[in-house]
Amino acid sequence: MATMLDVSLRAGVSKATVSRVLNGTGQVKESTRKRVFAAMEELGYRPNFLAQSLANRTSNSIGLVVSTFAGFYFGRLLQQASRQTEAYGKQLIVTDGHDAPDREELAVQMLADRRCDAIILYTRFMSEKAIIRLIDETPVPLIVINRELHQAHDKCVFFEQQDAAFQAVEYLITQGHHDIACITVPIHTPTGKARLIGYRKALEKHGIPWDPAKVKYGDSTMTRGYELCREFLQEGVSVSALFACNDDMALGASKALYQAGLRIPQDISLFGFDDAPSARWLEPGLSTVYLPIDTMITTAIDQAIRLANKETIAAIPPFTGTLVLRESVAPGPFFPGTEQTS
Amino acid sequence: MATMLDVSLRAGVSKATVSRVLNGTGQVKESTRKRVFAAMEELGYRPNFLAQSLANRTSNSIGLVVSTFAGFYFGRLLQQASRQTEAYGKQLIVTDGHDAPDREELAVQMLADRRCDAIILYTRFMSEKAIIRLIDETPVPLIVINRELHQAHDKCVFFEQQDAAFQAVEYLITQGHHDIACITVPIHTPTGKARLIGYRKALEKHGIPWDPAKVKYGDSTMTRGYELCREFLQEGVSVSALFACNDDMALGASKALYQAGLRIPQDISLFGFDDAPSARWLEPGLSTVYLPIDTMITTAIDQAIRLANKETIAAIPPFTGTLVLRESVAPGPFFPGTEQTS
DNA sequence: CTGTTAGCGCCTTCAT
DNA sequence: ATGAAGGCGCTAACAG
Repeated sequence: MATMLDVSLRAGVSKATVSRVLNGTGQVKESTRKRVFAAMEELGYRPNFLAQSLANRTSNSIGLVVSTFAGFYFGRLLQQASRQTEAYGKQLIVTDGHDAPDREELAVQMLADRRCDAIILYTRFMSEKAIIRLIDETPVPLIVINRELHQAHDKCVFFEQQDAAFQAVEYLITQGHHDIACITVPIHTPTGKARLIGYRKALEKHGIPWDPAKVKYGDSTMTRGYELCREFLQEGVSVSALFACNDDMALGASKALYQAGLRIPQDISLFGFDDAPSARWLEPGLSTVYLPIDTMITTAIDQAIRLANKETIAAIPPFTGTLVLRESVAPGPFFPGTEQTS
Repeated sequence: MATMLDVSLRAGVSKATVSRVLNGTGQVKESTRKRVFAAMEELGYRPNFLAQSLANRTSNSIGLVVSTFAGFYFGRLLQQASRQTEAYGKQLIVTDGHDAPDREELAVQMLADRRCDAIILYTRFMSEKAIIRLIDETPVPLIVINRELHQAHDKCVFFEQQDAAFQAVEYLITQGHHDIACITVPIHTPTGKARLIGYRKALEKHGIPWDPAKVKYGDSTMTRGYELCREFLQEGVSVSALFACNDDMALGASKALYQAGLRIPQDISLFGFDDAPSARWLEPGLSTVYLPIDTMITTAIDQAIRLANKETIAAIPPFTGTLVLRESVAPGPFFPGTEQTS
């Protein structure tokens, strides 16, 4: 590994000059600049990134920690994040938090240790308190995605989970469904809670009583969606629609439904969440809610870059979901026109 | 940011001593060790990772470059990679190559610049020549995954793509299918070529003539799977089974089939590749080939660590796929017992 | 056991 | 326009 000293010797100049041509700082005579470049070329010189960063106190890179790498959702997120940081000419460094709050915190620290210019944190498990503490203690600017931070509104970019779930369920209701089952995503996460509350509020608004027997607590996996749906079936819970709080569980549930001889949507309607890539290719196409993850991460990166540049940032208004209606929902028993005595 | 000097001053010792207690190297009296720890605590000291790495010429981390972040496949890969590096107490740094050969190369360089102890490269696009050159020129050890390297057999861990495809198609044939369509993954990649060759060889072995009209060149996406399947349908290509070279395209194709009024597997059999998480939850369950990506990446990391430790490594035998048989294949027209005049 | 002294490779005033 | 010198924060002999 040729060093800057080697280059300077070979070009017959000082290290300072080499540094100048390397960074385009200061004035350097064209002829010597050429000599330096030639020397670099000949030696196959590559600047030592670590040394540069140490001297500069910045590494021209932004860090991203996701709670896990699994799932299409994070793939989408990462891909877009990569594109956007690239657009800023910065490197993206990704780590995951092993789906555990303490590991998420460690991941942030590690990125901070590497002197990322800014860090974006996608956490599913850390408490707001812990997050705020982390923001305060971490020496590099932090942006939190997928989480509303009441004590740091400008540092977060998040999604109206509750409202989106509300919309989905209300849609089901207006389609004539009153008996709607719900399978949640992990209920100990803010996302899990918010979606369930959305479900509940929609029922409330339309005067449909809350029935605990109609909700089951899932973990986001297809397998669990399948299992919980079977439980509903075995328990004979009477519903005309099922709201699965993510598409993966909806898929699992659909298998259980099929095995029970129930057709979607003729016998039971199904609604998902996330708009997984597969949703539109399933048969029938799965109605779901689209979550603008691409724009969200893009925005998060924009904010992070601003912070890194010590510019001021303004709070970002929450992002909202949009219903994607396909064929997995049919009019229910209370649909106007088909109304029966209830 | 408190530095080591701050700590040493506060503890009334020299930097060297602080360094010793920090790294557990050399002998330090218990009492002073305690003073140092106390000082660190009080100052909230965190060692500067960049400085450490610069002095050590190693960063205790291993780099991973994937061609893209998109898709369940890479999620699986990344998750397992993260776990395994963690088991070694090393940090994992991930970057993507934006699905372009030159970007993949840049990604490797960037990781090398950061002095990763070793790098694992998952490339879909680089030529073998370019890879070999990269291995030679990169100052940090490189392991290539998903690619057979004839000129560096010990530096690669790969999968028998061709044989797996062969098995899948042969299975179809033994089930009585002779007219089998094929939709490839990107044909300019080694993977794309290998799977197609596997298809072709299986036909050959069973004396079934190769029919160019029965193969279409896809891009791995569900959308394209759908489109190409429609083309088959419109062209009236007569087949009793379809071999999609990945599950995503199989899903897209299944939609086209459904829309054409064709039932799987009664009217046409479908075979995928990759064993996507959704494969078993589709209706009918998709027969496909399982690719041991978890073990592969784990092995790759083991190898990388060995290289990082300057241990010797032996070539890893190729990994093989295993057929996962579900319900998307039914006996075809030439199935023994149901055989007709052909 | 602990301090002193050099680096690691690069950047950045400050002179010239 | 260029060089000399010091510093970024840490590690590693080498002396005591």
